[in-house]
Amino acid sequence: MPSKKRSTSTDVAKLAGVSRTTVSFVLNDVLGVSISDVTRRRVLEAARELDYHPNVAGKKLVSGKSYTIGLVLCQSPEQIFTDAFLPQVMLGVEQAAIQQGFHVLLKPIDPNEAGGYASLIRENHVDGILLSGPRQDDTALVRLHEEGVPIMLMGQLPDTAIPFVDVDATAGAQAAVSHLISLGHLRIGMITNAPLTYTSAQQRRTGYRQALLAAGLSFDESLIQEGNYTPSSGFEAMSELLEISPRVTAVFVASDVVAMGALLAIKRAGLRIPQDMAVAGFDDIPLAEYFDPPLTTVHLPAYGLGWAAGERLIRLIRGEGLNEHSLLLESKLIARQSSFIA
Amino acid sequence: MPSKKRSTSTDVAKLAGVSRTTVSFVLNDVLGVSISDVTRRRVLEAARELDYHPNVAGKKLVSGKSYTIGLVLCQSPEQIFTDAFLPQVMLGVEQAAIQQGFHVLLKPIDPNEAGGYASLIRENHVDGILLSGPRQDDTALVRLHEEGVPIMLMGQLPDTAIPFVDVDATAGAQAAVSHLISLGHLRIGMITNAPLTYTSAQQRRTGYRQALLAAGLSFDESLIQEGNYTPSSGFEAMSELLEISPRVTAVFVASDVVAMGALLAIKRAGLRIPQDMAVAGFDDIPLAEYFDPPLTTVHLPAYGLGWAAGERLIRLIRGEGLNEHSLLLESKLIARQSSFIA
DNA sequence: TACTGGTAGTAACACGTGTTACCTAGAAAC
DNA sequence: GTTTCTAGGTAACACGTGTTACTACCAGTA
Repeated sequence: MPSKKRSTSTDVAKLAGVSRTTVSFVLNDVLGVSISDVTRRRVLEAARELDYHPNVAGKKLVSGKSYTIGLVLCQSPEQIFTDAFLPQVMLGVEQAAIQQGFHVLLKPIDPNEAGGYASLIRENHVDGILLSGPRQDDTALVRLHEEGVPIMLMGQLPDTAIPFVDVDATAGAQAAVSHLISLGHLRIGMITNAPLTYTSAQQRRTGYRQALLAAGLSFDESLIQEGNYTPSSGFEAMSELLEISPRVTAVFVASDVVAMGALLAIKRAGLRIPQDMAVAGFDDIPLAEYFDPPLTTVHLPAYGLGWAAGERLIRLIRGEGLNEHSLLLESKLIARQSSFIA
Repeated sequence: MPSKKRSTSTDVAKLAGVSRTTVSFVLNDVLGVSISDVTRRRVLEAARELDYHPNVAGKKLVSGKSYTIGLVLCQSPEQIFTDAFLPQVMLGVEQAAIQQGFHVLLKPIDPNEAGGYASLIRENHVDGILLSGPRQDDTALVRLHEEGVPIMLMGQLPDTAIPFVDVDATAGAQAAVSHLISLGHLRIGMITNAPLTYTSAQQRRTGYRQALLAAGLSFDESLIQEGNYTPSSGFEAMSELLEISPRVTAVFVASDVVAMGALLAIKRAGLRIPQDMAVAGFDDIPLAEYFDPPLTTVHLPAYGLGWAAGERLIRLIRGEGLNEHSLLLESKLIARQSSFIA
């Protein structure tokens, strides 16, 4: 069964008895060109009959546009594996793209070989790049931006002019820690979501610090342990934290997944949550509500983040310009039983 | 700063002082054509100097190949949100594609408007389609396959000849339930991962049934409750199950995420796990090890699934043919404390 | 000398589309 | 009668690439 050759606009023109130009005019609804109603109908009918779909390669070639955005994930495979957050973000990006008639090309890259995505642009595969998890040392990125390539970041990159969309993680972290303080805790530890080379980790740490200082509490570097996306890192970090005396009475874990490991460490130590140790997480993954006990955490608009980033990147590609250079989405504290008993 | 016009093979030819044909020959390492070493070097040097990257649109147009595969996700947004499994699968697909020089176009579609992906093929956007979560009523899919379009399924579709890669979920479920039986349980309930219209749900139910029958136990339809991907559905299903008397002493939940909700319902009912109620899950999401108690579950090779599916689709696209029509990957039971105390 | 054969390279076509500049016939204006 | 306009449509070019058919040259035969 030889698959039928795909039909081209020439076929349509032939069947409709007009020129290919006319076919193009009709099918693209070109303005400022007059086509009689009867011709227009003949063309549409012919296109329908032949099941004509314009070949994108041809369109791309002549227009120089690919109507595709590259979604570049800089996270390590380890992080991608455990990121319950990612599907939502991607879906947001995707739906923003679809709405504008764009496609999404997925490109996870090894964070170490940064810049591996440049060929996407140079080969004209995509019209713009949406970068998730930008790295500080990614010089290729800045160069690309200076060349005028449309780029949108999900997450911030200090000291650059590249526009971004991000969640206001600092405010979110501050809210979580303030919540713990308001419950009477004076000695509060922290476990980061990732090594501090990641800006997302730094932001959350800053929020933690601001909350402490705002309440007149001291900021003690030694109460911070480092996590790296995984529950097991949370388990170990929490175990370390429990060694410190006087013991903290509450802990802010800057990732729900990491917090899952921390919870286990606390229980293993024979402590009750929240009576002996209050816990607040970050991300509000779908499972957080079902942790034992249900996890107090900061809800991030994951879908909205993806959607906003996608929509703004496409506006950039269209050359429409942004009314605000960058965007910070609000996060929201969700208080559950891991921090206090109702 | 006007971004420099991208250079073309004509530019390279001009700079190297040769014809464009020669440039093409050199850069593509065409066999059976002789180019002197000095010319070859001149071309490569010129390409490097101009930072030349061949425009894919041109390549696509002339070759008819796009070197891109479409990763179509038929899951509902609800499912995608809670699917901790998806990132691993995607990463597997992606890395298989990269290794073969292919790209991945992401296309989540509303399961209700099936066939929305056909335009990807018709417009020559992709060379083949990798479909995750095929629906039974998707007639467009079969038609596409009959037209000779390379298609690979992740998950099975009975009564079709479309090749697939899947996890042997039936065997996995059977192993989990047999495990519970071996621990002395005689009355074992089940909560499905999804409505039974999904083949993945049916497979797991079949495994449950086979394990019971193999052990000489009766298969009681009324001990099966339906879940739908979410923890909350698991909570409700488990609550229903606890109403039935005599009460089951063990439950097989065909999804770890759903099991999370079930665990909560069991605890709320004042029952101990595993002493009063043994639980086995399915999927082995990264968090399963950190459930309270750690969840006995069936490990699925998520990354391997994506990798195998991607690799085989590309082989199909290349016209290389498959030595086996379809592939079933092995799953593996991981026994943890939710089913028994060491 | 004339023929073969290999090496090094090129002109020209094809892929499918968008778009610009042009053409024609008829009607309207002068 | 001549010019001007408009509606309706087309020929021809451009986009950047891969590839086939061909040429030009030179060395080695017979």
